[in-house]
Amino acid sequence: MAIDPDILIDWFAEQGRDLPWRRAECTPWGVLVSEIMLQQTPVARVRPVWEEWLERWPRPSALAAAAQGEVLRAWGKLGYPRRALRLHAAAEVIARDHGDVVPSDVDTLLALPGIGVYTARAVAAFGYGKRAPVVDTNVRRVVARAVHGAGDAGPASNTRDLADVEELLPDRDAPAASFSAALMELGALVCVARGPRCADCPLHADCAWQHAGRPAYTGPAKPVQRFAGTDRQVRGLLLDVLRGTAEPVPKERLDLVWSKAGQRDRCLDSLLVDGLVEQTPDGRFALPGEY
DNA sequence: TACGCGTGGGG
DNA sequence: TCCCCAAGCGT
Repeated sequence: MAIDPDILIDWFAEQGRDLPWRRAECTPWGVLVSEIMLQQTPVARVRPVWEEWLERWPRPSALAAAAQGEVLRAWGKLGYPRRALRLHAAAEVIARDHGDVVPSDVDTLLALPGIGVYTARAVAAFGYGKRAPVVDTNVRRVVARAVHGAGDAGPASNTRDLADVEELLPDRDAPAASFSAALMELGALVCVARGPRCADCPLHADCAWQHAGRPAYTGPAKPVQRFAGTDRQVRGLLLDVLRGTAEPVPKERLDLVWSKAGQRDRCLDSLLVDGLVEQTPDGRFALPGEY
């Protein structure tokens, strides 16, 4: 079953959220920053940080000139701080090799650190108004239901998912970009993972899932992401100490955050390997690029 | 393809 | 409480 672009785009015009990175005056750089921050992180937590970043670093070259440690502090508790480091690295490349202008071409974007299949297409579509299939978790869920009549999307498959959306996408650039934004917004506001609000859905009449009687999802269960007790938690605790101190700290200070010495040391090592932490010549630890 | 990677809010 | 989930990426 297909999706009527006009119905979806009209719904988006009326019901879509007024987010700062969607305003007409937002630059492609602002769009790129938003897309990186929004990877696995909810809009409500991103918005205030995005505002600070765009004020402080309105162009890629401005971010590129900042120290990594400052960037990580400004990232705060958005999570997955490697994203901040990669965005900083991408800004350096954009400033140096692309005249401080975010590329509009999908393949050029894909070559930048931290920019993958989703983000490259999102920047092309939302930053430059181009026609490019944009597939995120929301889009996959909406397509699974409205088009395929399934309760939810199965495991991601780049080739398949992109082909699915390619078929739905309007031909011209501007409507295609609006359609992509609308599809994502529908998944974020109405066709949500738990408790979809079908009564409010503009696609209700033509939804394959509705017509099939809203069958439950039958595919493989999604892997559970545990957190308590994992290295991810310990790394987060270690980084939180370093974000909160102006001066490098001795290892004894870091030892306080987690009782298991083996796991603690493994995590500190991995943070050093990832470039999220640096050791000073006197053996203390700090965020990178400041000492 | 499967896994590791932060953090916090809502049901 | 606990569990699920949130605009993915790199390996």
